[in-house]
Amino acid sequence: MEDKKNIAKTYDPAEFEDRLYNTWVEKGYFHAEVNPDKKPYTIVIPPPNVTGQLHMGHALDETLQDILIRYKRMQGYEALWVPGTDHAGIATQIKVEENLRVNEGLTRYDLGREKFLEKVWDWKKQYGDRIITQLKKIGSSCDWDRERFTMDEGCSKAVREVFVNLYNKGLIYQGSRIINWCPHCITALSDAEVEHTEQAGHFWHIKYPVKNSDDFVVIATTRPETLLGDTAVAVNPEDERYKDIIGKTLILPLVGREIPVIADEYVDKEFGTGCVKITPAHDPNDFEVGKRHNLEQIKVMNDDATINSYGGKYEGMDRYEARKAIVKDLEELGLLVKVEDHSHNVGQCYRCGTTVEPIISKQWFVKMKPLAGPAIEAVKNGDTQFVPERFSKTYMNWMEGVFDWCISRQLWWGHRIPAFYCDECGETTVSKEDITVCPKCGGHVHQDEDVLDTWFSSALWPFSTLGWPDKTPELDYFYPTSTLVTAYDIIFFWVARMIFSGLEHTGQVPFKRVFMHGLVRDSQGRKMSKSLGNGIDPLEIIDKYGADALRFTLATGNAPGNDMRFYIERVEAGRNFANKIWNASRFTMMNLEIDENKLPPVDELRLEDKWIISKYNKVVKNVTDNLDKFELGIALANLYDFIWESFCDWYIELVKPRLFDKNDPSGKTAQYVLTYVLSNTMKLLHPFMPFITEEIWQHLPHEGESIVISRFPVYDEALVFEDEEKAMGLIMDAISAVRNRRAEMNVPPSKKAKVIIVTGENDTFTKGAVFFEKLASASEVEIRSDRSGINPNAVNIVVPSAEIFLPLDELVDKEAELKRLNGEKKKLEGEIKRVEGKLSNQGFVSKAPQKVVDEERAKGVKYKEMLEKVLESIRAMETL
RNA sequence: GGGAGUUUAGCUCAGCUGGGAGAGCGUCUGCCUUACAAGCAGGAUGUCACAGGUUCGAGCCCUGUAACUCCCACCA
Repeated sequence: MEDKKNIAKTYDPAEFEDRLYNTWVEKGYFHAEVNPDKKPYTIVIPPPNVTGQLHMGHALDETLQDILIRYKRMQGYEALWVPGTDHAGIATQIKVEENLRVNEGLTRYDLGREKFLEKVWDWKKQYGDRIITQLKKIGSSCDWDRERFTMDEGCSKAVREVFVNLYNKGLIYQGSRIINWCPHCITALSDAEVEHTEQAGHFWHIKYPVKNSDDFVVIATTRPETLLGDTAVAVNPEDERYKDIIGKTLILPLVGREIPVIADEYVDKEFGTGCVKITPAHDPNDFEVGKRHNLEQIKVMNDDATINSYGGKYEGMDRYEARKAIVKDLEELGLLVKVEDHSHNVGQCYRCGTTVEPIISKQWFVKMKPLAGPAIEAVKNGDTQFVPERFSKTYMNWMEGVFDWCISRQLWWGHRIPAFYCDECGETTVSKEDITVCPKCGGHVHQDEDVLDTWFSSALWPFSTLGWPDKTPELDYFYPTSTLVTAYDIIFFWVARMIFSGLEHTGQVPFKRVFMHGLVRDSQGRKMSKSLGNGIDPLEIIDKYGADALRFTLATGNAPGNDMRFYIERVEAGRNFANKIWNASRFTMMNLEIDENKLPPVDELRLEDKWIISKYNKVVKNVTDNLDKFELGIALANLYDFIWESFCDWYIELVKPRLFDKNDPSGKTAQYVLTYVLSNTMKLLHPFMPFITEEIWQHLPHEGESIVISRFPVYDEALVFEDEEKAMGLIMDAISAVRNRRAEMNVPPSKKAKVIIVTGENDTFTKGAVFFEKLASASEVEIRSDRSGINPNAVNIVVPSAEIFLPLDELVDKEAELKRLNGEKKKLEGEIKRVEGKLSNQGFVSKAPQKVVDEERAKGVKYKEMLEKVLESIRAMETL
């Protein structure tokens, strides 16, 4: 927009988006620091996976947080996007690890730890910069200091601090339990990392012979290969069928081990055969049963789910091969009674999809009950609020039923567990500092090979990134943070864990609000994913339509917390909106002779000026209120309507005659009003569409160096003009009605006609007369207070407060006109009947609010007036 | 098995604490009106899933039903 005379006719974001972003960064507008003169506003969002590819979900995160940040900054807050980048490999680790494995065929066992990490660091370096560049394209205003925290420095310190503190309080323990084991990734998984899917399987019914007898019991199982690890068969103590057999000894088929029949409440009499084989080392329920009955735990599988030496002849086989072989052998022995089809839930690794094997294993756990209590309380009493509120139920549900959290992972990418084992005395030492000798016996120690669950360090994100455990000024100022912006699918992994960690380690909630959004789906409602190949690259969208258009799409058209389908048509709508703004601005600038932005004195303002200013002012209120409620979509829709309808379709058109008439001094007033309303509207829109608003604002008369650091408009009671709004409403209705009639009669705009307005609102319509010429194709406008002498054959239009005649005699078909008038009559009569019905209802009149009743009465009066006019026209026409 | 969500125009979705059903896209008609055809003006299209209930009044609140979605859960 360098030259006002030569502004591009079409909006082209490529022209200015990069340039503006670079300027903002250079000027340091995004920088946030401890500033006692201002109030902090801090936002936490999930960092993008450092996989080099920005996906639509993150574009959504980023857009929403950026809208809030920009808004708050314009309100004078010191607004911070929680710094740090690396997330300590946190969410990213998964992708990194997966990628290396898939692309380069690496596993934990192929490379040593050092080599492995080297690879990862290379990889991260390569993609780290790229992701930042990509974020800029969204228009992100975060001051992203990616060097600030890395896995080996700040974050590690916090992680160790937390681990040791929890350990010392007895909230972290090491124990053997059944955990979810991924035989492909060769690591333990937390409950949250397991996805359950319904799968068709079989139910094998197998005979277990009773020792020294011809008797047998039949058990039913879905996993016959675990038979190798059975150490008992259980029945329900109440089950009459099996009363006699309790305490007897069975011979485990194929293995020959003697196992007892035990009684346990856990067994459901109705399910299967009522006899359950108990495999304490390979099933969580069986594990518990085993503990109650002191059963031996026999682990029959290796880490990669092949059968180990306890499996006898099946040793070395994969679990599914072993299953086949075992079933076959049982069949040959006549011990297989039957096979039923059975569908059941199978747990799968959410990373690689491999069926998870429950395995007994020694792992580190966090004791959850003591941590969950305060975390539940914090949400109950509102210290942390979910937006929308319903997500607090999801949170509560999980928190109240939470099990201990398995935090050790047998990966090499992550924070290594700070536990050291003595090679001499076996003592376990947990330490913030690395140690080399055992504090107890002085023997040599080695550190635990395992690393922590990524979410263990993610849980510390809101405060570890601010310098905790040190008492930094940043921590003091920015913590607790204001708002977390994230998708609902991450409540358990991340949100819940940040809340209890924050409370435990800092004594405060990590954030006051959790603003949850939904998932971005493709146009068919499917989750976008790499494997489906239905992902849409935000960068391609930006290249084609601009960042503002994409942001518009992501911020509008859906309610908070609901999923959104991504349609390219919606991006086009956003782009069209930008183009509309562009051209409205172009029009304004082409007609601008002023070089300051100020509101003219009220007494110089015309009717339409007051109308648009009043409308604008109400938009300020609406946008502010809705942004404060996190109703970003409503705020933006309101701006959209105001800009497109009120400002472009009406105000600009209304003001054209004044602007174009060089002899009309009020043209200047219009220029001021155009400038004032447009530039302030750009401020309102800036959080949503930062680039186009800055570009336009810069080229309008303005104060200050950038819209980014300008003040957000404030609602001003003095700028509400109710009377003018009403008056303009009447005029606009009348104009619309004339257009409507003309369209119905197929009168082209080029055919002008005289407009005669009969009204009691003489003053209003006199002011509005000029508008009819331009907007209602009027050749001239006559305003009068009675209809005497008007050709009864003229086209007649009845609107509230006025009756309008168009002397288009030659175009009028008397029959059709009468028909239309009678239709009009019928409609009005219907309305009157409805209103009177309501008003004659005692219940309504006495119980409804006075305001509603009054409104109904006013409507009744209005409709009756209009009916009178219509009747009069009908009479006039009939007497022709 | 538990919990949550959805059901509104042809499509995708809004509809805030109950007071005459909305948007975008699509569609139809007419317009290149000197900011914009990525546009302007006008039109059509809804038993607000179903059945009860509360209320003067229900898309909205209550109860139940149906269909679809998602999350959680250790029934072998």
